[in-house]
Amino acid sequence: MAYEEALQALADPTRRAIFERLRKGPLPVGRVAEGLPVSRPAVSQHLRVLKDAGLVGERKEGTRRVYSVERHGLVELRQYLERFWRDTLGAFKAEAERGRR
Amino acid sequence: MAYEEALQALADPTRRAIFERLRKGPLPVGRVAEGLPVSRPAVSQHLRVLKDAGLVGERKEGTRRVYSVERHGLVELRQYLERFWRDTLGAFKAEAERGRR
DNA sequence: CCGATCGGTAAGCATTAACTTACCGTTAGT
DNA sequence: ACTAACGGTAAGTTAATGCTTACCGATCGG
Repeated sequence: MAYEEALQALADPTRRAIFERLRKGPLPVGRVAEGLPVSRPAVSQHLRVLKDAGLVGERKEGTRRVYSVERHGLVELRQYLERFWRDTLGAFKAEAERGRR
Repeated sequence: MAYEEALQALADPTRRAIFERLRKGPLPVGRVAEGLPVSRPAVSQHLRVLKDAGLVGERKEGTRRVYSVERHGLVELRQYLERFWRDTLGAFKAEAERGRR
């Protein structure tokens, strides 16, 4: 049931920007924060949220922490949407039925 | 580029509850609000947000307004996630490459 | 060791956003 | 026409949250 957290995490623009920066591959915090319009501590806080949502993972590497996209949270989100999608398809069929008679 | 709005819309629990109530088929506002822990005006406001995000549609039917799931917003969201998913797959392959040497 | 880099955490502030009550316009039924 | 049902909108309050600065622990290089 973590898709809720994932949704909430990705709702914020800055957090999305951070997440998308990790799309091409792992980065240490400093590099993530580089071009962003917010301070580095802010980035740290956002990374925390993304991590709690299962969207990113962290590994220590000397003095730096390297963050990378974690597929786990993404899977749950996709599944949720997929499930929803199927349900609405069913509902639309029922609608069409009702429309026909 | 409306997937941002869709994400933000679905981030709120109450709004999700509303959205999911429409999953099985169209409902007038009153019916949507029925079992929810918030007032009817609150529901109206949430429906507005969902509508702006392209997630629900509205049709007037006498004195009542019937809301239903709009696939449009859902499509954009799915596409966004799908795109992201593919990109990270690429990144993970690159990672594996790097790991191998 | 010692200074420097890296980055997480705390405290506080300001903005956003979810809710409430009160109100008003519109349609339907009698 | 009058009343009731439905539901959107306005205004105000409160709680959440994104941000900043200040601080501190940990690791690496000289």
